[in-house]
Formats: sequence, structure tokens, C-alpha cells
Amino acid sequence: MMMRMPNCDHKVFSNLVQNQISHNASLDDSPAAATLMQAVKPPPDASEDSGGRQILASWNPGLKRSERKKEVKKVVCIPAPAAANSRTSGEVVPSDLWAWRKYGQKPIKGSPYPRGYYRCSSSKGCSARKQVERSRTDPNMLVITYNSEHNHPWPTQRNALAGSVRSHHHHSKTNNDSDQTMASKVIMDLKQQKSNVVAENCAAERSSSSNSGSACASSSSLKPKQEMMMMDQKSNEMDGGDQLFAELGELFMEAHDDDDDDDDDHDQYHYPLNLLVSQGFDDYAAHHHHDHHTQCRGLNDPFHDDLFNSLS
DNA sequence: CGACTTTGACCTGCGC
DNA sequence: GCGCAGGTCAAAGTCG
Repeated sequence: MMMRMPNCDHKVFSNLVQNQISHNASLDDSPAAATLMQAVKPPPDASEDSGGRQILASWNPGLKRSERKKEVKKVVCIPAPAAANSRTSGEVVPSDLWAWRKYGQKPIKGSPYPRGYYRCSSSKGCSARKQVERSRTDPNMLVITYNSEHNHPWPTQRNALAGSVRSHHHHSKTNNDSDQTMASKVIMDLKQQKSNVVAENCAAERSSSSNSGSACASSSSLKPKQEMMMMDQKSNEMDGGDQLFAELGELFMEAHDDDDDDDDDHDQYHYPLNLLVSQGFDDYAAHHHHDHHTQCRGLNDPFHDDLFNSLS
């Protein structure tokens, strides 16, 4: 399947969401963040790079260069946008809510793709770094390795976008608003899907085992409450745009929490959202439209029909 | 003009 | 100690 370039609006949104997830994962040492990091599956060779995919990095801004190498790293693997920038070396790195400044690039032995080195330019003195390279086994995947943590609050969207404008299309506030409108629709649909999946799982568990009823009840009654509490808390701290991304990130995390006990169905729930987040609405819609019965089996079909229609 | 990318040089760790 | 590979620096160029 050829991955075509999403149009600007969709790409901006998907990049923002994708990097919101990166942000959450790199900032937060909570188990939920670890779940999220694990959910974004690395390619088989990710463990070769930088000593393996490790979660819960320690934040130590005062590290010397020699010590920095031993620091625990976090590796995120995402689908790579199509290379379309003639001026650069052809690599299109997803934009970030953080502003990153490239400070180096090196060819890596054994890999046909160079590795780019980025440091945080959102704040002077921030030692956050990331390395971006294409997977040598799957060129469609980007392996992003985060080295240290930011020592400052995450920047506003405008600031973050400013850092990415250079290598991508310029996007106006109008486009941003449009992205958020679409994001709102998706969030509502995803919440609906989540509740539907929980209900379906409950029904399935009840029919298969009489002992699982209590556990099922707890997952369906407690989680929405937790979700509301988290969102209430977040809404006091964030503006509308931040909250949107936070909600998507939480939905994403919850999707994988729900999957934890069911490895067989691991991909069936989160895959479309992962695709949506990483490849944009166009690709999501195209994927849904063409691979509906193969890739999305086990999903709530009415939800995907609605989402597909709303995005078309 | 400021912020960014590019790229060759330099530094460091590690294996032999 | 030497050479290699990865990581970083910094000057030069680019862009809006």
C-alpha cells in the first residue's frame, strides 16, 4: 500500500497529535505513559539501536557527555511521512509540540538512512534531545529516540508550530481551528467507540464466564469516572487546543490499557487510532475504506462508518 | 536579522 | 595504542 501525503490540514493535526503522544510519554514517568510508549511499537531493529527500547528514563540535566551515553533512553516508532522536501536531505520529521533544532546528522553503519540529532530550542538550557532515523528494516517507520527530559513547561502550540514551519507548509490559524474541529469530532467518536467496546466486552465475558462479571463491571463503571476526573483536572490547566490533544492522548492510553489483558486482539482496537494519529485523516479514511474488513476486524463498525463519513 | 539546517571537524567510548 | 563508530560542535549558508 502506497502511503500518500495527507493534505496540509490533516497533516498538521496528525503531527500535533502524534507529538502530543510523544510529549506525554517523554514527560510522564507514570505507568500510563509506559503503556503508551509500549503501545507505539518499535520495529524489530529498534532494540539494536541505543541498547533497546527502555521506558521511564531518568531525568538528569547535569549529565556530562560521557555520562549521557549511559542514560536510559526512550524509543518511539512512528510511521514516517513521505519524503517530500527537496531542500533538506529528504527526511520529513513529524513536527512537535516542542521546538527542536537540528544540530547534527550522521550516517549510521549498517543503515542506508542517516540519523538526525535534535535538541530542544523551546528554552535555553533545556538539555532535551532526540534522535530521528528511519528503521533499517522498515523504511516507512521512523525511530525517534528521546534522550533527556525538558526542564521547562511545554510551549504553546504557536511556538511549537513556529519551529516546524520551516520544513513544512505554513499553516494559518484558520487551518489550526479546522484541525481542532476535526479533532473534537474524532474525540467524541472515539469516546463512543470506547464505551461500545467496553459494553461488547462485558457481554462477551458474561456469556463466557460467570465469574468475570465483577471485574467487567469495575472496568466499565470506574474508568469513565477516572477519565472525567482526569479531564476536569486537565481543563483547568490547558487551553482548548491542549485539552484536545490531552484527551486524544488519554483515549490512546486507555485503548492500550484495555488491550493489556488480551494480547490476541491487541492491534484490533488501537490500530485505527494509531493510524489516524500518525498518518492523518486522509490515510485513515482511505485505509478504512479499502481495508475495512481485513485490518479493522473486531472494531465497532458503526463507529468507523460514522468516522469515515465525517472525515470524507 | 533571527532562527534554522547543513556539514565537516572534533571528541569520546569501545573493541581489538 | 589504534581505529572505528557514534555523538556533538560550530561555521557557513538558507529562509522568511
